[in-house]
Amino acid sequence: MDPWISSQPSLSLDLHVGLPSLSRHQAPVAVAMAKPKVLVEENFLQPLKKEPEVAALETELQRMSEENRRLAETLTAMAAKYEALRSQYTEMVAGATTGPSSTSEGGSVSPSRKRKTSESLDTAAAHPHHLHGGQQPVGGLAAAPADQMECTSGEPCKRIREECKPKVSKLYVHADPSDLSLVVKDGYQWRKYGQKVTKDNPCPRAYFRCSFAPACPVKKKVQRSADDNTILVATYEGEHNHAQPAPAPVSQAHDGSGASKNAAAAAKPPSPPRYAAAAPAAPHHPQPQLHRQHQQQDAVAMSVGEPVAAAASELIRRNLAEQMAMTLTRDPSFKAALVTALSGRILELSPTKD
DNA sequence: CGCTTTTGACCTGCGC
DNA sequence: GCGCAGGTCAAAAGCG
Repeated sequence: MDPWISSQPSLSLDLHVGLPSLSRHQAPVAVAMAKPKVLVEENFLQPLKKEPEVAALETELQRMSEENRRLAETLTAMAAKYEALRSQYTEMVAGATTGPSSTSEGGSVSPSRKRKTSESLDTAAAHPHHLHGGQQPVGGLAAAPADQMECTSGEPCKRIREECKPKVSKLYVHADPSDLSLVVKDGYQWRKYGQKVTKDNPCPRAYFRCSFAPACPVKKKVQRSADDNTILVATYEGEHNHAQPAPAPVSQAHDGSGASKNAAAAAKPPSPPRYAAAAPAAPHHPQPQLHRQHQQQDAVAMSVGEPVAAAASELIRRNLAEQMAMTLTRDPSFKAALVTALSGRILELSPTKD
């Protein structure tokens, strides 16, 4: 086995689809990603031309390259469609926010909720979901401003409420089954405000609110998977209206939630949680490992222009990468995962217009 | 003392 | 209208 392969911490694929919004930092990587097949076709097979398998390999390689090109075209088309949809959505949101806005002063809060009637406006702002399940449009977040419109009539309000629910994403985290705490370390500070045993799952569900910013509308529900109790399912609702808190020292590397015995127990495993899956619809959710891998891969891409002595092993690496890509692209489950990862990546790369 | 978790009660939405 | 289930509140207790 090539020692280079065994020395790699992961095989993270920092994919780029050639969006026009690539930053200067990312541009060299995109170029490097666009070039490999040419490099392999022109250089790698030169010394092997006399081998009998070369012809077969070459045709296979051409087929791969063709498939690669088609996939790239598909991705480009997807990115274009995504941009079009995104601009449409932005226009819709802008149109909704410029319209007449009804706030909590409108008296739309149910009068039957006696606790609510004694609450101040500050509290209402801190719990915007009580206002017809909407999301507070704070800090440039315009995820669901439309649900605050037309709430005087019952039916349209209900429909809008359903369509404009706060952005929901799920995170699956592998957890020690012996660890009974429902703590998912994601870099933010959470305050637990409730726990409930639900009907479909014997494991209790914990409810968290972001405690870093008082008015942050994000909520989190954490529950063990009914099928596999080693998996914690964290459901995030809304988006943070503040930056991620600075990483805590190692001795306090827990959920950021206070100094309770549960939090202390949650801090026990020093290794970061294994993110089994993450919905791409939550760009504000931290992925520190991912970012580190991107930086590493960028560094690798920058060091491509090495002396000739490294060129041979470089070509072997590229060939291996091509073979891996070919094998992986034949796997339908990988393709599905790739689509998910790419859609998330596209979200990260696309320019933010809000 | 301030902050957090715990936990029973309360509220709301939904299906029948 | 009623009952159920999910979500939230808030007082009490624990912890550093």
